[in-house]
Amino acid sequence: MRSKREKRYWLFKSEPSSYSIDDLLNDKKTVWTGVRNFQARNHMREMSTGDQILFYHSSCKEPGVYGTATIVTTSYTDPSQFDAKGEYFERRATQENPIWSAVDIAFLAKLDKPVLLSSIRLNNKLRNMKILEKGSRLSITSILKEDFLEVVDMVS
DNA sequence: GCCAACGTTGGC
DNA sequence: GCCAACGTTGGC
Repeated sequence: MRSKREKRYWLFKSEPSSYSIDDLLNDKKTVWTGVRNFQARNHMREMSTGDQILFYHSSCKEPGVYGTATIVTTSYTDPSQFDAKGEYFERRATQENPIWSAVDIAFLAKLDKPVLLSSIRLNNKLRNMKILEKGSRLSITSILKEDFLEVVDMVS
């Protein structure tokens, strides 16, 4: 069912050593669990099917955008918060009152070459991207459609 | 490995 | 409700 709402655009950070664009390419689809930041969680709750994602690699040798993905579910309760043995366990969460959310994302494309943070920084059109803000740590940020298109266009 | 910046926690 | 202390993030 197509939503009437305008498509939104997001940037997802991931450390490639834990989950990379190649992992997403292999999996085709994955559940984005383990987000433990309220701002990022609230962003997930605003997402809907068809929203577009820039897939960003952080904490690595060459941080930057490596691919694209799309949202394939609306947000739902992140099951990892109930796993007492897991690293994402949340003691305050109950089935009746869960705290954290997850979404499913699907692979769209791997960029022919990454658009590195260093070149994003040099592109004046992208100066408003939150990824450029000093001390920016938010793992999911909202971006403009123009930013999404511009980054993808920088590959060629 | 360093360290600045940030979000969260918990004592008061 | 404040805020210091702490742990984490992430670029360099």
